[in-house]
Amino acid sequence: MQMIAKMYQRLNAAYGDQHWWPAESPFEVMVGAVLTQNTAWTNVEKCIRNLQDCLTPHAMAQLSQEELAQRIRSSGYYNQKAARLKRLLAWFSKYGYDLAACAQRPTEVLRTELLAINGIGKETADSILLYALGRPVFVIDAYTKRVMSRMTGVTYSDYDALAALFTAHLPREAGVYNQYHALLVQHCKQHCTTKPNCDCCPLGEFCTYRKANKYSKK
DNA sequence: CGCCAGGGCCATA
DNA sequence: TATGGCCATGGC
Repeated sequence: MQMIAKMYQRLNAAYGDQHWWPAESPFEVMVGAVLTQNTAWTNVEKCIRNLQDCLTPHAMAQLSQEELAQRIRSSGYYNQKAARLKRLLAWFSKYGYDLAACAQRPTEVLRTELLAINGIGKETADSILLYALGRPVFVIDAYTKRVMSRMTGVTYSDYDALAALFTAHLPREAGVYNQYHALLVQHCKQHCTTKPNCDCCPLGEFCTYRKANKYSKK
């Protein structure tokens, strides 16, 4: 599976630096990670604008759950997500809303704590670990599964197994994981979703996708 | 009008 | 372990 490293080179050459996550602070990353669950990022952007005056944990904690829900309405599932954000805040409060205090804990401990929060699953937890805390954790999302399924014809249902496939063939660096995941999203938007079966794919012969290759959501 | 987007939880078998 | 229902808005 040197394919993993070669794909990275190809995508990097084709798309360049992606400088993810699109947010102005680690806390904004955490909020965005919840808001973007099964939701188009364009819908999340409106919510972030509505939250401009409460994009710090202290300020957001002042909002009632109902007020919060109304402000994040355009991200969909707003009642669920407001409750999830409140739970995430409750967890963060144990560290005094202090990222530096949080950063003293080992990655595995933080991941376990995040996954224990109702409404924070693997992708959301890992997005926070990688993009807010800079930990070397590879994020798997729908795009990642879609690209890989189209590359190999295999359906990936095991999150951790697919993540391990990437980490086993890459230097254990947050910067690489960050860029790679962003590249997969960018590539999927430009090719796998809008131009399936095109003949201009930057992945070239590595992409064996054919229309006969059905791939599933999971 | 229908489909789906940078998920996750819960009930059921 | 693996499906199915549910949550909900906005863009196309």
